[in-house]
Amino acid sequence: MDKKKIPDIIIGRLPLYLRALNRMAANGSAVTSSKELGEWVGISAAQIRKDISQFGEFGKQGTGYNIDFLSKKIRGILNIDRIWDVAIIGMGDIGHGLTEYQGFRDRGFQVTLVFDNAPEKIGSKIGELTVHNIADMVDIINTADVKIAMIAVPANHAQAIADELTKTSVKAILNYAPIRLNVPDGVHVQYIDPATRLQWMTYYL
Amino acid sequence: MDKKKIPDIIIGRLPLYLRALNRMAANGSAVTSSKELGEWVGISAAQIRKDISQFGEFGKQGTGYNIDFLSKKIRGILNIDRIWDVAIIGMGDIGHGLTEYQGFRDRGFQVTLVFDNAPEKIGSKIGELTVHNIADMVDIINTADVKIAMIAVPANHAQAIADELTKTSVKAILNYAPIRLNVPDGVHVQYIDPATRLQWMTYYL
DNA sequence: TAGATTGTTAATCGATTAACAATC
DNA sequence: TAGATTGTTAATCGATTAACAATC
Repeated sequence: MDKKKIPDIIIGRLPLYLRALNRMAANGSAVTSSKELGEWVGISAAQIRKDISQFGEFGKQGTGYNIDFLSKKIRGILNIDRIWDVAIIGMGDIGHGLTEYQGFRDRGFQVTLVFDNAPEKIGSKIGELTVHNIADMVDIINTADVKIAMIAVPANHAQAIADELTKTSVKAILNYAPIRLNVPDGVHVQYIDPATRLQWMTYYL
Repeated sequence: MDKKKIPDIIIGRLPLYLRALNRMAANGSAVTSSKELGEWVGISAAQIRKDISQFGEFGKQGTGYNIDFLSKKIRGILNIDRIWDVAIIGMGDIGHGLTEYQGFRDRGFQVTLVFDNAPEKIGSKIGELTVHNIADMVDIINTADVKIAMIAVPANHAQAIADELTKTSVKAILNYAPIRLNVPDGVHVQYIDPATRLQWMTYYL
């Protein structure tokens, strides 16, 4: 029982708090309050305080939260007080864009392995990285002991890739294919599907 | 009162149901049940039935749901029984990838306008599309009467772009910049931030 | 008819909000 | 000290699940 069971939905909000705190720090602020932070992320002050208090007493009555301190605490909680290696499978437009994306670096991630199965892509370079053959994926990922992967292959291949990944060190998958993945317990999956998000909004148009 | 107020969270699940239904149809199925659909999307059968029943009685006791029929109904509810034009602002890696992304076409969307502010990009071609100057964005979008935009500019410019967009016909924004946008009532925003999703999962690693 | 599955109601569960004593 | 804001408890709100009559 070294870790109290925290609701998943609270964990999901921590990255948003962190994002806002980083921005406040960049603006030169040193201290914030649950009220201000709530306005930044669009969440009530009460909920901000309740969420944060799950992990300790990081604020001070009367003054609020020290931004650097809280930021450091949240990074520790989320295990991003380090740099995680990431593998990307599928070098189409999405995979290529993710490989070049500069937004990962200062948020705890670096892409170190990229894969495709197209003969004309295998062996080519994307920035510093060489595109590897998906056929060699399991071995290469295991050797590198990479824990995080992003799937950017067509929907009809995504489950097969996920199945392969479960034979590796990968324990967190960010899936860009518009399909739900079945994975064993202990492997975490998050989904990104822009069309789904757009369809959500068209209801209100 | 022509439209009963449906919880937003239910609306957000409809695109997932639709995605699964399309896939089932592609597999040659004609009929499904709340149980089967639930397994496809990872949601309980009871919830599937409850969600769908908000909009009408689309199933039959004993047999379940006709896939084509339900699919058509959901497309109607979500207003994607048509093709929506989409504008993309920012032609960096993300914007470029989204412009080329083939996954929008058969899900109700087509990218028709793209913008950047870099002189070397303005006037260049991406596929069929010419990159327009962000300075001309308000006029061009209004003339085309585009209702949906995706923001793919750096975080520190995203709010300014959103402010400009609120002067246009755009009423739905999909924001790829890692920052919350303030927009007036009646403008809808959804967020996509892969780093945030990854940070969510590292908690469990 | 017998079996299956819906639509819906009531019960349960969990998350959010309001309120306030503690205290910086 | 007076004002501000936390951490936490209790109240409220909303979402999910269980159960089952209706019926295909």
